[in-house]
Amino acid sequence: MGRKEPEDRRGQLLQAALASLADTGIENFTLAEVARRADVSPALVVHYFGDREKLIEATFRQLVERVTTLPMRALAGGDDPEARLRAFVLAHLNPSELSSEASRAWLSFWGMALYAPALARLQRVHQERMVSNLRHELRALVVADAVERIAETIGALIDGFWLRAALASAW
Amino acid sequence: MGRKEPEDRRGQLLQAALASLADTGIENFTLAEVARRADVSPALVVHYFGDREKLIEATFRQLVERVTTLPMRALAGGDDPEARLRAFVLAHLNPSELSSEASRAWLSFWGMALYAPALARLQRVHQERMVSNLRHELRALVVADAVERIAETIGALIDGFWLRAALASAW
DNA sequence: CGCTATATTGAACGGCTGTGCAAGAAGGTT
DNA sequence: AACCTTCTTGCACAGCCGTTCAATATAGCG
Repeated sequence: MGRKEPEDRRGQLLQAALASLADTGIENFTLAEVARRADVSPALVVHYFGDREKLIEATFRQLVERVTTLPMRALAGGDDPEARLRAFVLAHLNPSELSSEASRAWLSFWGMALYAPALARLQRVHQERMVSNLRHELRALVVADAVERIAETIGALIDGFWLRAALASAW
Repeated sequence: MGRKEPEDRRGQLLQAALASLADTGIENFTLAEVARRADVSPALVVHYFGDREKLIEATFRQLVERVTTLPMRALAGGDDPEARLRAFVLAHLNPSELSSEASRAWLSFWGMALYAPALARLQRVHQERMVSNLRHELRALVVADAVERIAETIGALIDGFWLRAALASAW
């Protein structure tokens, strides 16, 4: 026993965790399963994450980051507000993300956020940031009164399509 | 032991199951918990439903029925297509349903549908029926080419708001 | 009243889970 | 070489889970 190479164990455990979540669901998300996927003993997972709950939290934190990357990049370029808005929305609907592990794992995320305060906070921040970005772009495009409602509607619409894309992979 | 009164045991078990699902989530959905809520032994739950999986299935079937009732009623009355469409959409967004057990349990439904074929079928039928109803009303309101896209968009929008309403109860 | 079908339970089971602990292996540092 | 820290494991354990089974009580029917 002992260490081998300086691999990024934490990172590859998170990757295994996300994969496990995406293709067996939260109900079969166990330390043993994650460990098996990473070809490692369950005790090691505890060593790195403390306990199951913290592993789940870390997994979802990673998931949020991964999903956020593209839309944020879309928001950076260009000086046309409408183009930026379009790019932002489309980045959320990017098929390669929509059909990936991410969208399927995300369903579990939603399902757990109701019962784990830490996940609820994570989810709320993510959603709030998205709507806030929408608001910002919309201010240059529509009358002030409409900004809030439109931002929230677009937000809901994005989540709705995201949801349906994830569900469609079950058919 | 033995029977007491001719209560609708199956019905009250389903009610307990839905309540348990809504306020502890799928992860803590156990036969023991459902039995406890109905003040009954776990073995009795098995007696009525066979096994945990079938109980879950029956619970979600009941949930779908419950959620479907109002929108269907809205579709029945009136002869103005636009009014019917509005009523249909609003029925889905009915606050008393949106903030109920139903919406919270529904998150678990979505989360499990990916991994349980029976639930996937249930979900698909439900969604297909909703979009189909939307299409039907839209045919009288917009040009034919637009029907499909609008129906699917409204569908996604409804699910999006439904989702956000459920999540909001965690804040 | 006896018979049968249904309702209901307690007890027992094997299985899997998350976690704790002690110990060993290996790299880094002095 | 000695030491410390980190990585990694096997093992053990208590706890809960879903499910089975035999036993008992009740209701309805003949």
